[in-house]
Amino acid sequence: MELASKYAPESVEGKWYKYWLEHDLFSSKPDGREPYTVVIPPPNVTGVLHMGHMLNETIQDILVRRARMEGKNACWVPGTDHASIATEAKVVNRLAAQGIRKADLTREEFLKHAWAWTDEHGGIILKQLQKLGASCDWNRTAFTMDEKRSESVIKVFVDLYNKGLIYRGVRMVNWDPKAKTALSDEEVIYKEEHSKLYYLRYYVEGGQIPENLPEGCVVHRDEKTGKPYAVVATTRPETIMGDTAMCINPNDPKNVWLKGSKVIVPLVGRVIPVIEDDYVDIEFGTGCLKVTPAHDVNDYMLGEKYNLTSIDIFNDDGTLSEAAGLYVGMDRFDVRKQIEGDLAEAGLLEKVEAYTNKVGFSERTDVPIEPKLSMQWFLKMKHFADLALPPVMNDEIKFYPTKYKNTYRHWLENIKDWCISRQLWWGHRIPAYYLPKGGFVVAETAEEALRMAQEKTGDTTLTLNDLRQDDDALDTWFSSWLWPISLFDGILDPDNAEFKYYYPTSDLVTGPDIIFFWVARMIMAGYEYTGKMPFRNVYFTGIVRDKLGRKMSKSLGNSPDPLDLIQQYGADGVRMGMMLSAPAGNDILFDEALCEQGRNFCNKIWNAFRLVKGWETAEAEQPQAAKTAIRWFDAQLRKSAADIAGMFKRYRLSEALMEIYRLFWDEFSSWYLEMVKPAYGAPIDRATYDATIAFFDTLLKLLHPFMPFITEELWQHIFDRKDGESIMVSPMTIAEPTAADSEILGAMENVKSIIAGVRAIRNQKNLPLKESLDVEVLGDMPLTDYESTIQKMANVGSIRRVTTKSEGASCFMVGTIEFAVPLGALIDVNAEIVKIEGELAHLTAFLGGIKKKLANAKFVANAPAQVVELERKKESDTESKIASLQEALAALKK
RNA sequence: GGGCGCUUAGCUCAGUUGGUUCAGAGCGUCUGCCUUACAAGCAGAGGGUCGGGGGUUCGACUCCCUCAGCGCCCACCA
Repeated sequence: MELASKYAPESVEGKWYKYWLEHDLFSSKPDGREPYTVVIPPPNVTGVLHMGHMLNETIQDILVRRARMEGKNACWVPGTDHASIATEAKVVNRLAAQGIRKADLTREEFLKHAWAWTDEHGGIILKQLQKLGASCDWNRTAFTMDEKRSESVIKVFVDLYNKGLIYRGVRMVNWDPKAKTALSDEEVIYKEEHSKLYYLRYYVEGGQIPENLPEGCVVHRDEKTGKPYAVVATTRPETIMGDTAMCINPNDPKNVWLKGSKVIVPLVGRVIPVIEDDYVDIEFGTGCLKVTPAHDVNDYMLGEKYNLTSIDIFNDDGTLSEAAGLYVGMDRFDVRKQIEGDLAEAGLLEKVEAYTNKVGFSERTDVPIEPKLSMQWFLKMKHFADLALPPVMNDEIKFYPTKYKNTYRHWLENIKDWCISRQLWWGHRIPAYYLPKGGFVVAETAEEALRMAQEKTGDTTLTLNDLRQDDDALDTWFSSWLWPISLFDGILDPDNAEFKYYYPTSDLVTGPDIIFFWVARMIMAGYEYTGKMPFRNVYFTGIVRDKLGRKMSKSLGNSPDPLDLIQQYGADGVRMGMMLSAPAGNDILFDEALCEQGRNFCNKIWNAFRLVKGWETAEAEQPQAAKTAIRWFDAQLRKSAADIAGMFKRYRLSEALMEIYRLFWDEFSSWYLEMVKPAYGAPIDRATYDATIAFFDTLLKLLHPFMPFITEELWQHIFDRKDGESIMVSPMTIAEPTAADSEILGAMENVKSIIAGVRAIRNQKNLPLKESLDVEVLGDMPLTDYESTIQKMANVGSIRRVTTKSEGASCFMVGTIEFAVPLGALIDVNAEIVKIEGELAHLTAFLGGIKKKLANAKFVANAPAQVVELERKKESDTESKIASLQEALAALKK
């Protein structure tokens, strides 16, 4: 045999991927078949493949390949995302390394650098996907900032503005001082932080306090001067320069004495009013809250309510502004350190306590968010929530697993407007144009804007130069939410044939972490712009963790490089490793050992192929064992295929793979092939050979979606194939199981048990395989067709039906029938007795339970007849087993 | 603080409307084998009473309550 005993993926994978590409097997065009459409969750254009992608893309590829083989017109559209903040940050860093500051560049210059970076790094990740075997239609590769997608975004913006769903206004937003941009609520990640709670003294102006204070007042007085003061607890002493009020709860007895007075902001010296609002928690701290309307969301609300002035003490980069008056130019966290000392020195710091609180961080730059008042663009979300909630709740769009329906509902029911503007250059520029004398127009093009501006102002002398386009870009997700539509040009040209054919798409595979960012918003855009769902099913994958359950991350260094894994175990091995550990919706604990298992499976398949390919055929009569084996495996294949189809319907992909794994390894290799295998060097009859090859062919097809490369390699070799043929596009047609099938399967289960019984005895007694054994059957089990199978598989000589078994026989039971293997002098009577007594004890207890049940009148009366009948069958079966064993025991003890 | 989910063999997980001899799978473990496709293999074996407690029921891994532990999402307590 010239074939190596190990499968060598490296010499196979590249070859077939090239073949698929050359024969254009991934591409899809509308035709009469049922479409099956998947759009890839576009990875960041400058990203590299990580384990999360691996999982995601493997699942998509499995679904797509399976659909294709089921005869659907499968179309998997790849593409990348411009990832506004992430990419801009990378470009800024790269420029910084070259000594270039973004601030010194014009928008156009910066974008030139950004495109250069994109062209340089863009699409690497798509090449990596090819290594994995992804069967995307590469001709359709798109980018969220390519022409079609960009135009779609702008058109949608204008449309929503015209519908009154987009507005511009000053609001408190999440400010990222590093990226110097606003963020949406979803881009803020709250983390617990060990910080401090500072208690600051706010002296009462005038030093006067009311007379006749009621019970329960807590008045603080200076140790030396006796001047009264209030104590405010804060985690952010650096914001006191922005204080414009102090707030107490009107129902707080401790602080009633402060009502109507004014207090002095420490260090700053500003006099601010004491206001009252029951927002303040009496129990927290001292019950006194400093109010900084410019830098806290709640304080902002108080400020609005009581008409307080707002002092913005921060610059965009998080340093203190001129407005602060103190510490100008210093970073906010440096100020916090320094102000603690300064307050203490001035005798204004009462105490400091350790405190744990939640701080919002920017998802992208990981710096603490600064709540900031600024002018931004917003999308009204109530309308979209109303659109997107029902179809998911009533399962028009199905979520797998369903638990995410709850998460989804909760978010939509509490939705807030979406801040869609970003102070970034890399992205889709907001198509709003400001007029020289105030006001603005929103239009798809500058020319259109000019026309509108002239109309609006009545000034026909206005030129393009008089208009100033908004500097901001749109949130990345404002383009991603159109992805399933814009990929088929459904925004710009909603009547085009492709869009009508491929949309709505079939399955979306993505992580639950972007359910709000992306999934929900795509559903919104889908209904708004097409009146239809964007996809029928959403399969949420888990998060990839290491085997200790830790999230994979660069900093922990626990994330293997997918390409290294592929090199080590082969793409098929890695795909299998991923899938074995990936139950839908649960996090997956990735362990390289699973890739090893995948690689081993490849070897198993490979070696089964070597065996079959090594057979010489000859004109010979087909042995009974082979006939039986073929009949049985045929049935087995139909049953497994039906089970697997069911698992696919429910997106139980790892279970489907496991079923194929067992089918191939246990049923096909260990049982079927051993049953039909000719003696060493002997030829095999034609009929058996043909049947075996046909089985192999079907098994490869079942397996192909999971392991595309090895299956193609072997499929091409089991028959002579024509150029251009591929397992990828060969139809998977397996008949439904029949009633006769289950009969055969049942009979074969018994036969397997008999074989296993004989083998177990052989094992216990350490009898060599070469030594043939006899089997005696005590009872009635139809075995005619199976005798030769038993003889072959367990090296059995004669199979005799007897009423009394030989002396010195070891026995076992299959169902209610006893089997005996005469061992003559080799029998160990005591061991045999122990074995039988153990079984008897177990069966007796089992029988006791059944009898108790049947003696229960209520059970017999209430349980369905079927169940009672079954219980009686159990009873009689068990009694018969016990009788046989007792007989056997008596014979041994004689 | 609110919501959701999880807890079944050493590990990772199945167990569909409560009832088939149902307590399962893969991996790992143990025993014996280099048997002429495969030692990255073959044959066989052991292993859990289904997180704790209570309840409903003729019958509970499955339904209800409760406690404990874990995880996730959401939330403006400084």
